[in-house]
This record gives sequence, C-alpha cells and structure tokens, in this order.
Amino acid sequence: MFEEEYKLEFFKEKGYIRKVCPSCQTGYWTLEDSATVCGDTPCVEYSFIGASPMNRPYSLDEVREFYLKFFEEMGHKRFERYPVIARWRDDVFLTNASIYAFQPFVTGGLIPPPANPLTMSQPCIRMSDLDSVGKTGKHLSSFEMMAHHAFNSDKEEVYWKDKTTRLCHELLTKTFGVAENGIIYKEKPWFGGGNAGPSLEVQVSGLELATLVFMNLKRDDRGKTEIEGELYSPNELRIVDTGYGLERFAWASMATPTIYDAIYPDLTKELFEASGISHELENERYASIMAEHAKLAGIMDVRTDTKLQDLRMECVKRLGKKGFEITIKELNEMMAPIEKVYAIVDHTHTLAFMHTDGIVPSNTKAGYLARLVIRRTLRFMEALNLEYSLSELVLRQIKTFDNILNQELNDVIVEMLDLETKRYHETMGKGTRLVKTFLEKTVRKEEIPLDTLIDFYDTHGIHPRVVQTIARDMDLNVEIPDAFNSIIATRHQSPEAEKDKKKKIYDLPPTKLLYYEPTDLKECDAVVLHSDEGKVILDGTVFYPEGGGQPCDFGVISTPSKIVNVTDVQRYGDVIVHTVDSNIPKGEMVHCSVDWDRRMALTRHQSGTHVILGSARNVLGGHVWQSGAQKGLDQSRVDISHFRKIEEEEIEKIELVANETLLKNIPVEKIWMDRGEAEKQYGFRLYQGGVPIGKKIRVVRIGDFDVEACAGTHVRQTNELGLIKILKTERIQDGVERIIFSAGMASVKHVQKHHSLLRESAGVLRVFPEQLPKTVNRFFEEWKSQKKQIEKLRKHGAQSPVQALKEGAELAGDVKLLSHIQEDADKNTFEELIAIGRKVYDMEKTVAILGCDFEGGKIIIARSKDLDLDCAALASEAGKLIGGGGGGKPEFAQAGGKSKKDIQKAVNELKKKIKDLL
RNA sequence: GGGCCGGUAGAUCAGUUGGAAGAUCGCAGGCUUUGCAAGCCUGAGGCCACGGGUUCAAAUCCCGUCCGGUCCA
Repeated sequence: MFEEEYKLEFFKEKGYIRKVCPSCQTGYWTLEDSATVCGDTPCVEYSFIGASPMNRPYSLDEVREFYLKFFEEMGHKRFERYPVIARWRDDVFLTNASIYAFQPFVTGGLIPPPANPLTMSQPCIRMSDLDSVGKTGKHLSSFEMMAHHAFNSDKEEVYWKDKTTRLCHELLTKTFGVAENGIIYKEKPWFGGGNAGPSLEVQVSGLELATLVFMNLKRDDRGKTEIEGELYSPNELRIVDTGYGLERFAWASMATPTIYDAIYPDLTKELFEASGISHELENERYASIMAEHAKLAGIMDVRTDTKLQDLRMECVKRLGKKGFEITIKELNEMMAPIEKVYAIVDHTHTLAFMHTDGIVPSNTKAGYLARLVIRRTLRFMEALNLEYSLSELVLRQIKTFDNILNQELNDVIVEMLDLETKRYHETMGKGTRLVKTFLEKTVRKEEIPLDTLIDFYDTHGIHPRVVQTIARDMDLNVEIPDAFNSIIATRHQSPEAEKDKKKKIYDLPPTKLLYYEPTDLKECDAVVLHSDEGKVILDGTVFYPEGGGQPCDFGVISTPSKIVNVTDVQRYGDVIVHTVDSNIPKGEMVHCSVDWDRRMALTRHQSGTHVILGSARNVLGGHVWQSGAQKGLDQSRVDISHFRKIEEEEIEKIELVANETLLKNIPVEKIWMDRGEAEKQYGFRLYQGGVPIGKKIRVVRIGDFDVEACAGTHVRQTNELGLIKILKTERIQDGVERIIFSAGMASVKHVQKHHSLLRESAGVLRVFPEQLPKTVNRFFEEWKSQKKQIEKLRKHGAQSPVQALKEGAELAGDVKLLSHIQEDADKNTFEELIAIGRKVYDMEKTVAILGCDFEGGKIIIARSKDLDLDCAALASEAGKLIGGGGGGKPEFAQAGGKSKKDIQKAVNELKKKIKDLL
C-alpha cells in the first residue's frame, strides 16, 4: 500500500534500496545490499544491548535538549508540552501522543497551528501496555514523545515526506552519531482516529526509534482509498506527525539490558537493594542472563503466563548454549522480583506525571485510571515487602524530573497518595475477611463458584488471585478460570450509546449576540428572519441561550399587534432560536425584553461559580478543577476535584474567601481572545467548564483570582453578587465534591429561611436558638433513658401478672392453660404481654393465650419448652378469625387482625383447639 | 456517565419464608491470682442510616433520599 508514496528523492540520493522482508512481507529501505530482513522485531533481535549504536551515552535530559535544539536550528519553534490529562478534549482522558495537543481544532483546520513547523517533547501515558511493563524490558506506561510537526495546506507549504526523512536522518547521524548504514526505514501505512496516510518506521539495531507519519487522508464514505475496509479521501491539511521515543534514544545510547535501567538508574538500583536483589550488571553471568532475556522479550509476546513461560524456556536453552547453566525454575524465581521492581519504577513515574498535572484518584474517568496504577503499584510493593510508602516513591520521581514536572502540588500529592494507600489497605482488609468468612462457610471448600469470584471482584474489588492467596493460607486450592478477564469484560459491555440527535441546521446569518455588551442591556429591537411552529430567529437578540450550565433567559417579544412569551432559547451553531407561545410572522419588526430578575439571578450565580471555584482552589489547593456545574435561580452547584470530603472549617473558609473577594469589588473582565494566545497566557486553567469551540474564546477574568473561558453572562464587578452562601457540600464520586451555594438575593432568602427554622425549633422547646444543640441533646438522652427504664420495669413487672394468670388457669389434662384478654391496650401493654409470654417458655407444661385490643386485635400464643405444639400454626388460624394473619416460632407466635370484637371468640376457639391437640 | 453491593452496639459482622434485636472483640465492675497474662461471672452500650408505602405486624418487602464501597468506559 502507498508504494509510490515512499519513492523519496532522499533515498535515491543516498543510494537506498527497497527490499521486502521475507518474514513480515513489508517493504523497507536500506543502504546494505546484504540486508535480508526488515530490521524490526520480531524479524530481528536487538543488537544494541551491550553495543550502543550511538556516539556516547545520553541521559534523558540530554536527549531531549539535543533533540529540541537540533530542530530549533532547523527552523522549528520550540513548543511547550501539554498536560498528560487531556482536558481540552472530551473523547479521551489521557494524552497518548504529541499530536493530541493539536486535535481536534488544529488538525480539523478550525484554528491555525500555534507555530509552523514546531518541535516539542510531549509526555504521554498509555494504559494499554500496563500488563507488559516490567516483563518485556521495553514497555513503559509513561514516556515522552519527541516530535516535529508541520502543517501543510494549499495556502502554506512547509515540508513533506522528503525533508522530514532528511531531518530525521541528519538528527540520527550527526547529533547522535548513528552509522548511516545502521538505519533502516520501514514502510508502514498508518491509520487512526479518522485519519490515515503513509508512514516510515525508523529502525536502528532492531529498535524502532521513531515513526514518521504523513497524515494526508481522512475518513470519507465517498473516498477512493481503502484501508482496512474503511474509505478515505485526501484531507485539506497534510500533517507531518512524527514521534521519537525519548526513552528509547537514551536506552539505545546506554545499551543496558532493559529500558528501565537506562532511564531510572538510581531508583531502580535502590529498590533492587531494598528488595534484596543483587542487580550486578557487571557480573558477566547475570548480565548475560538479563541481556538474553531482554532480547527474547523484545521479539516474543509475553502477555499471558503461558507465553511468558515459552520465553523463559527459550532463554534457558540459549543460555545453555552460551555456557551459562540455569533451570527454568531458577530463572523464574530470579526474574519475578526483578519485573516487579521495574514495574514499580515505571508506575511511580506515571503517577508523578498524572498527579503533578492535577489528576485526583477517583472511581471514575481519568481518576480511576490513576487508582488502577496506584493499586497495581501497591500490590507489587507488598509482594516485595518494600519498606517505602508509595507517596515517598512518587515524590522521588517528581523531584527527579523537576525540570519538566510542576512541583507546586507536592504536599497535596503526598497526602492524597497516603490516603489512597490507606483506602487500599482498608478495601483489602474488608475483602480478606469477606473471603475468609465465605470459605469457612462453604462446604466444598476447593470449589468457589464462578459467580462468587466475579462478585468478589466486580463488587468488592478483590481479584481472584487475592482469593487464591487467602485460600492458600487456609490450605485450600482455588482455581481461576482462564477466561476470567473476558467474563468481566463482557459483563460490562453496554449497548452502544445513542448517536446524538442531529441538531437542526438553519441556513441563516449568525445571530448578533447583544447580551454580552453592555452587560445591563435589557431590551432590543430586531427583525424576524425566520418563524415556524413557535420557533423564532432574529437578526440579533438580548436573550441568552441555554449553555455552559446556565439556563436560558425568559421574557417577551412584542410586535405592533401582540406580545408573546419566550419560553426557551437555544443555540444552533451561530444561530439562536427562541421558542415562543404564539406565532410571529417573518419580516416583522419586534421588540425584545428580557425578564431581568431572572437574568440577574442567573448572572450572579454564573459569576458566583467562578468566585467559589477560585476560593476552593485557594483554600484546598491547586488540584481543584471544576468538573461540572449547573446554575439556577435559588441556588447553583459546582463540582470540583478534591480527594476527600471537604471539612466544615474548610467550607467556612471557602465562604469567607469568596465573600472577601466580593467586598474587594474586583472588576470582572470579559475579553475575546485568540485561542492559542489565551492558552499561552493563562494555560489550561482556562478550560474549567469544558472546551469551547472556535478560533476565538471568551476569557472571563476576576483579577488574579480566577480566569476561565466562559460564554455565560457575568456581572461587572464582584460586589454585584451581594452575598455568597455555601448551602451544603456532598460527595458525588470519589474525588469529586459538589458545592451548592447561592448568590445575591437568593442567599438572603436562604439565611432567612434558616433563621426561621431555628426560631421555630427553639420555640417548640421554649428555649433560645443558641441553646438548641444543648437542649435537643438533653431531650434525646432523656428519651433514651426513659425508654430503657420502661423496658426494665416491664421485665420485672411481668412477674406478678404471671402469678395471677397461673391462679386462674384451666387444666387440659396435665397441661395448664392460661388465658387473658387485656382491654384498652396501648403499645406498652402489648409489649408487656409479650414479656409475659416470654416467661412461659421456662415453665412446666403450660400454654398461654394472651389477647389485647392494641391496633385492632392481637393474640400471643406461647408454650413451655416441654410441650410439642406448633404455636405458629395456631396463630395463623387465629389471625384469620380476627381479620388478619399470624405466625412466628413453634414456641412463641403472634396473631393480629382488624376486628377486635372477635378476640374473645378467637381465644375460645384456640382453647378448644389446644385441648383437642393435647 | 453506567452497572453491582452495602449501611444493625465503640470495632468486625450474624439476623433463614415479614411475627421475641444477636455473636465476637473491645469497654466497666466483680471473682480467681503475690502481681501480670489468662480464665470465670455480671453489666453498660442499638431512632436496625433517613423519609414514605404495603401489612393486623417491617431491621427484613417496595419506592425515594443520604452516606460508603467496587467495577467498567
């Protein structure tokens, strides 16, 4: 595919020849006549381990700096990295590649690139390879993708395939000293995310150091190019999307057996020592084993245990040939802890990136991915018995990478991770008890039903392997089905989300937005451009359409002949549509008038949201981001990321800071800015309330307190908000707290309402509101102790009525038959009867029938333990007689019903029946 | 955003088909012991998360709310 695309002038000039790999059938370009395979794993093995193809070892910082400098010298603008959490996108959680920074706005042609061409080193996180990390020696869950990008269009031609390849070639040979004939360019059509194009993979010593992608196609059902069953057509933008593996450069230059030894040398070494592993790469035997294992891991799939064992077998064989005897058992035992150390080092680095960019662990979204990594790491640490805390290790990584990581959140991160560690142990403790209880109860202990295993994991977070470990401690064996993971996966497969209803597109000029400036414009004149079924479109409007969590304006539109109510206002693209309760003809001149009380209430809550967010960030820390908001008339809510419940004092403090800000009377500036310019000036903090679309964005700034991209309506100065009152906070999810607050008159009303609640409650108890807590507590305590007193009296008091009953007993053979009917009974009397009934159990040959008229009618039937009589059955029958039912235990039962007049009859019936039975 | 599970004594949890609110640990007092540990006895400690509904009767069944856990995207 794309064969013609790869015939570059550069290859011709250099004397590159095209060959086809007999092993994987792909085309590749090489200077070596003798080359037989494509140069990529699995067709060849790494040849750089112990033999660097570069001119000297490079540290990560050196690789990055040499790289960026090279491209700067070649006319590229150095571009700052984006966060690893992709807040500017709603289709992904994490930044996966450097190009993510430019999607979708730049790649979609909506806004121009911030610089062209540009170069950057973008940290990326990929969760997909998590299982391979540590085992293969090359997989990382976080890495930096160095890149140079060029965006070509009909208007601007920067450079394309030929120059891209020349640049790459020059970087490798001149800067890093790689021999020309050691570089192989492999053809590899690329596609993903709705785009496609040819690409070249750059191979050095069996390692793919870079991929040069030439994105020039887009998905199009009418397109002529077919890739993997999808049709593509040429894109207006031709994008040079390159990716160079920063860590791989360092690895190749250092020629260590694994990538982890190259990029995390200090922490790796320290953890090996702490786990009692002697990681002596100077030791020939050890180094050979590691190197051989790494080479094989590079070409073999190790995702399952079986496959990993295949690799180990092969490794044992090869080592034998080289004169190093080792058994597979020895090799397994040797590698298991080593892999864990590598994984820990990698994972803590990933967490360092996640948390410094503001991810808070959670049970949803990106936070959940962080929790996954945290728990994996904790498991590995436990297995190695490391006496480190997770927070300590992550902090170490943050400090090691201080030239690219933000150090401001360090304290918060430590607290957050310590809390996560605590939570993990709690969950595990709970889980262990649960599993133990289950295993003790189960009869056939070696068989745990699959459903139970699934329940343990899905509901309680206990992995089957943990169940297995617990079972082993109890000398039991538990089998885990191979298909366990896929079973879990299918359980969670949900039907595909409904496609968004297509919004109606109106072919009309953009509506002029008159609601922004001046902020107090309440009315306007307009012309009706479109009118149909109660939907009206004007040339301009003061009505704010629903958006950004702010409900739309209400009001009236008047024509010379009538006045209609506006009941809904929505935005469709650049056009604003008003829903009205009576039709207005097209072409009419109208006058719009907004319900100003409503608008002001909403506006105050809109600005209030920004103030609350600023105060929350102020009080709680820089990890606080908005994760949702809804404005209302009486109250509004804003959801923020935070790792624990907000404490009462913190709420008070947030409220104080917010109101101080109001009193300072800070101007609320609204500026339309170029997107790139705004991002550069204020960073990603802008995107608190989601990502606006378009070249220009509206930046709302409250002094140094808060800056956000926001399309809502705002007050002019903060004092217009009046009073901000936090009404309550609640936890939406782990890591997300909701603050419900009010602003303006709504706050005053809330304060008044609370005041009257207090006054009313205090009035009932006839005390002052200040004494309420004390008094309520006193009443509650008294109530409890009185309840207890009654209970006690009843127990003692049951003695004498029993005596009285005994005296009036009838005899049925040798069995005493006690009966009594209590009239005017209340709950207490009834419970007394129950207490009396209880006494019967310890008597000799006695049956008691105790009736009362509480709640209709009740009959208690009790017998002594030396009799064989089913009271429950009797109660059931007696219940029917009094219009209800009954039941209980054989020795004590109750019947109840609605008709109290039948109690006597039922009791007589019962007596007769019992006599018959005995 | 969706799914599943849970909320009972200070802690950990039982509580069968709706009919007397329990166990273990911890706590207090007593006995035993030279003292401690342990053992034995006795006792305190519960709006069974909250609000509705069904029922003669709800910790238990149904609905809603709040709180917590967990998995998935």
